[in-house]
Amino acid sequence: MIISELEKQYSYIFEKDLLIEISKIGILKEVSEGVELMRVGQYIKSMPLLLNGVIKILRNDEDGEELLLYFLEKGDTCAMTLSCCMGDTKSEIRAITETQTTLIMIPVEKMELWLMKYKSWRNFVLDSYHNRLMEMLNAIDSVAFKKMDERLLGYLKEKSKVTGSKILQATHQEIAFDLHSSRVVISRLLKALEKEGSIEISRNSIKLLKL
DNA sequence: TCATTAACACGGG
DNA sequence: CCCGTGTTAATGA
Repeated sequence: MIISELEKQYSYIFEKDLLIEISKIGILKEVSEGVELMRVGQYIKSMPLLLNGVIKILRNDEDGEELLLYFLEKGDTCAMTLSCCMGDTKSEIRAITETQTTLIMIPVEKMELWLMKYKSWRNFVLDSYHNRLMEMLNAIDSVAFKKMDERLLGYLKEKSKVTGSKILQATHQEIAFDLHSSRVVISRLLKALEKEGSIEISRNSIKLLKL
């Protein structure tokens, strides 16, 4: 049953032998919403392949202040795991499931072996690095050059995109944490967006109308 | 000028 | 009552 799920997402990326190896060695895991998969300072001993769901990747500063870096979707893997496993260093980021998530855990030893053995695996890992780097640049641009209202709009769009829903489950406080801002500002900006007709606010949820 | 912090009132579950 | 929300006043960058 692992293999059918696996083929849905990865059959176009990996060669057959690799798919079979993954299905034999990988451990299928169901994780519910809001679970912390990775903490700052933690050593990682296996890497996740996402089959379903969304994972939120956050950066923490010294005081425990947070900032959303990007979301991981199906077909993605965690780039931080890759460098952590190989360099045997600690995680620099925090990962929390945004929705219920299905993933396959692969032991580190295998992923190193496969780098030499399978071309498709090598490409996948390099692609993954590239994608995460691009998303990181977006996050930096956002913080450095954009005002909070633009960032909020981008956040809402991104969240809508990854969850595949126009209705977002979130409190103003949670949004404020993700964007590293305060609830007062988020409340005010959301109110303004509602007034201009872009969204509809209700308790614990936001509905995107036109964007 | 605009964000943050603290404080308070409102109201729905 | 508790919690999310809307607002305001004070302060600072």
